[in-house]
Amino acid sequence: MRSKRKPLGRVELEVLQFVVERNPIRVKDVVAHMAEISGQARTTILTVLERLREKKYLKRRKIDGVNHYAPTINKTEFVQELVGDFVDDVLQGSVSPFVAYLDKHTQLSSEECEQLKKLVSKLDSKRMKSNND
Amino acid sequence: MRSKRKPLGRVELEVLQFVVERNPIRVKDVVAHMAEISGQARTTILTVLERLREKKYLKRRKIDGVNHYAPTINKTEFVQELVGDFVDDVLQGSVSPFVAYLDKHTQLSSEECEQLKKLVSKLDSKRMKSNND
DNA sequence: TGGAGTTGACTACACGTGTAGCCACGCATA
DNA sequence: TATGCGTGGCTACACGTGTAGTCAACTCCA
Repeated sequence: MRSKRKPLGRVELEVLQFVVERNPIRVKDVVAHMAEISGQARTTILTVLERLREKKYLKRRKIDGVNHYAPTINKTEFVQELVGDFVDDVLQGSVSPFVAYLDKHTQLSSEECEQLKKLVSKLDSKRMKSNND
Repeated sequence: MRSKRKPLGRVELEVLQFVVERNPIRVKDVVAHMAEISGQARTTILTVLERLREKKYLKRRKIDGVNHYAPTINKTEFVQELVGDFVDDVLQGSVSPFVAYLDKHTQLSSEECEQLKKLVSKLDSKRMKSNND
């Protein structure tokens, strides 16, 4: 079973996503980015990064005297964790609301369409198999 | 554009989901349910319900001297709002993590499979059309 | 070597949410 | 009418997260 980490706040999530994106990254660059998009002070970001480290989402390493932060899990795992938590906590395990959402709202990219089609055919073949039980 | 409501806390979400499920419902029944599953005091639930009302997720009507709460939007809309917010805020509009999740984790119910297949074929026909542009 | 800039630890405070107590009001009934 | 119970409003406090200031250590160059 996936062991749940502590939940993330709004800004924490944003910072974490940026770090995951640019893994590993210097504090300086995180600060610059967050200052630009939401105007937070340097010290704010420092605090958030440290909190993320306490929560085991990030680790830290000093390179040439400067701290670099890196996620403890890779981007894919991270996003999957987010989605998993959402499905469990909010949708209570049911994914059909999501499929309905896809149906209504999205303009799916062609990659996403392909991804979906593959999934469906995969499911189909799996279904075939289990029909033989 | 969907106008965003204030975000919901953990317990708020749980209470709201229960109310949406049993729309409309007496305070008493919400209290009984929440006491059973997580042991909160009656006054706690009263407070949460009122906060949900302030946030415009719930409305209230007095019937025979007792307050009944009801969601301001129906269940489907509500769930769609939750999914939409998640996709926007957390996945930044990209749904492919979700598809990947479906791929990895799921035991999809047969209805969910059907739903997906329909979606894919719908997308296919749409694609056909746009290829003619 | 001494100031200016960079970096990071520590500290503090505001606000939202989770939690619940206390009290008042109305109704039923003794 | 007095009392007790169900109901709901008001208030308060704890804790997490968002926010940032202050100060110390370190570096670099004049």
